[in-house]
Amino acid sequence: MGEGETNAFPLIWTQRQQPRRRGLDREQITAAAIRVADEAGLDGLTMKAVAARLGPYSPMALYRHVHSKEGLFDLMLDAATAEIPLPGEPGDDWRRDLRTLALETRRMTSRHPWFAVLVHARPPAGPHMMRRLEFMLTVLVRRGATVGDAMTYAVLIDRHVLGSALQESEEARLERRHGLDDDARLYAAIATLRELAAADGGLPHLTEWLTHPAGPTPEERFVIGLDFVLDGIAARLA
Amino acid sequence: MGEGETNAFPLIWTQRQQPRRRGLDREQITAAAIRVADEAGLDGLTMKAVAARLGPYSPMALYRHVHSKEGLFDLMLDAATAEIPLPGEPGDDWRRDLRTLALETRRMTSRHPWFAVLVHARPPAGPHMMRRLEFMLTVLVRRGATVGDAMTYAVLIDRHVLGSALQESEEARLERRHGLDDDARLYAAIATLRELAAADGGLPHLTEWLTHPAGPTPEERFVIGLDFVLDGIAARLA
DNA sequence: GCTATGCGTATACGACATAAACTTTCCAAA
DNA sequence: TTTGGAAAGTTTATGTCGTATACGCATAGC
Repeated sequence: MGEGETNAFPLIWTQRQQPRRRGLDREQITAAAIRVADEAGLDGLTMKAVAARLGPYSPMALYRHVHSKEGLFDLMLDAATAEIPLPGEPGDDWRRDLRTLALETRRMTSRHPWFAVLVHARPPAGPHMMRRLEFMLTVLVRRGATVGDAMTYAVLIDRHVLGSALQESEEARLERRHGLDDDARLYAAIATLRELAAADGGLPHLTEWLTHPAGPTPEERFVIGLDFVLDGIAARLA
Repeated sequence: MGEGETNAFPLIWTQRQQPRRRGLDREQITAAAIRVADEAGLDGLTMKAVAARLGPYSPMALYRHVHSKEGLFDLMLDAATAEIPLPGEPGDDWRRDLRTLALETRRMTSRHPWFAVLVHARPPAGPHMMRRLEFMLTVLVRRGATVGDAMTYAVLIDRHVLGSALQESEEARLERRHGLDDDARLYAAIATLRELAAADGGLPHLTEWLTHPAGPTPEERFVIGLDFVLDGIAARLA
C-alpha cells in the first residue's frame, strides 16, 4: 500500500512497463499473439503458440512480461484498436464522422476476427480504446447531446458494429472448424439445415430462404443497420 | 450412406433420440446444465458439474446421451428459446409483434445470461429457434417484405437483442469473477478506470462520465436501440 | 432363468494455463 | 577486471478440462 497499486482487479494498464533491456517485450509479444490469432483463430491462440512464433521460447517466458493471458488480451485489443484511423478533431459533419469511424472499425475487425469475441471479455481500458470512445463522445456532445446520451449512442453504434463482427466471425470459425471452406461440404451442411426445417413442416419462409438464400450481403446488411442507428440518433439530436 | 446420417457436421438435431428406457435422458441433462450455467456461469459449466447436479453420476455418463459438450450447448440453447412465448399466428400490428418478441427474448436472456454467449457459437438449428425465426419472417413477409429482406431485418433485431444481452452478461461475469459484487470494490474498480482516463489528459468527456455515470439505464438503452431498428424497418417497409 | 442390449463407470490421454523453483545472462558498480 | 544482483528464460509440476476406450453390470424381453 502507498504504492498506487491497489487495484480492484488486474488490468495490464495499471502495471509496470518494464524498462526494456533485452529479449522480449510487450510489443513483440502482442504482435506475435495477433499474428497467431489472425491465422489460427482464438482456438489456436495458446501461450505455447505465441512463444513458438517469437522464436525458441517456452510458454513461461511470456509470463515475465504479461503476467496472464488476460493481460495479453488487453494488449491485443488495444493494439488492434490503434489500427483504426482516428481524426485528431471531429469534422463539421457528425454523421460522417461516426459513420466513417464505424466503417473503419469494421475494416479492422475483418482483419482481426477475434477482436469482437475478446472485446466483450475485458474492460475497454486501453489508451487507444479510450481515445476512440472519447472521439465518439466529443462528436455527439458538440451536436448538443449530454454526455450520458452520447455514451448511449456510442454504445449503440458499437453494439451494432461489434455484434455484426461477432456474428460473422463466429460463423467463419464454425465453418473452419468443420472444414466447410470446401464448397461441397458447405452445401451439404446447408442442405442438412434445410432438411431439418422442411421436416418440421411449419417453416415455409425459412425453408424457402435456405433453398434460395437471398437478400443483402452481410456488408450491405451492416450498412443498413448502421444507418438505422444513425437515423435514430439524428432524430433524437434534432 | 442411404441412412440419412451423412452430416457435414454434428448437430445434435440430426442424431438419434434414444428410445428412453431408464436412467438419464437429454431433457434432464439439459435442465441440469441450464441450472448449473444460471448459477455458476459458463465458467462453471463443466461436464463434471452437470453430472454432479444430476446425482451421483460420473461426467462420462452424460456422453451416452449428448455425445459432446457442444451437443449439450445445442440442447440448452433450444430449451431456453422454448421459454420465449411465441404467438401461434402474427397479430395485425407487425411492429407490436416484433417488439414483444424482442422484449420477451430479452427477458429470457436476463434469466439465462449464458445464452447470448453460446448462441453465436452454434448454428440456430433447434426446432424452437427455427420456429421463432419463422415467426419473425412471417410477420415481415405479410407486411410486404421479401424473404431476403425479412431475414435481414430479423437478423438486425436479434443482433441488437443479443448484442445487448452479451454486453451486459459479460460485464456481470467480469464483475463476479473479480468480486465486484461488493460495492466498495466496484467503486474502486471504477475509480481505477477514471484515474487511467484522467491520466491520459485528453479524455474530458470520458472522465466526466466515469466521475458521474449518467444517462439512460441499460434497459432504457435497450429500448431506445430497439426502436431505432424498428423505425428503420418501418421506413423501408413503407 | 437366459441372454443381448444399453447404461454408467474407471481409467487414461493430451491439451491447457500457470505456480514455483531453478539457471543463465548481462549490466553496473567497485 | 571482478563481482553482485536483478532480470530473463527454462524446467518441472499441478490441477482442470473434454473425451476416447474398454469394461462391468443391471435390466428387459424371451
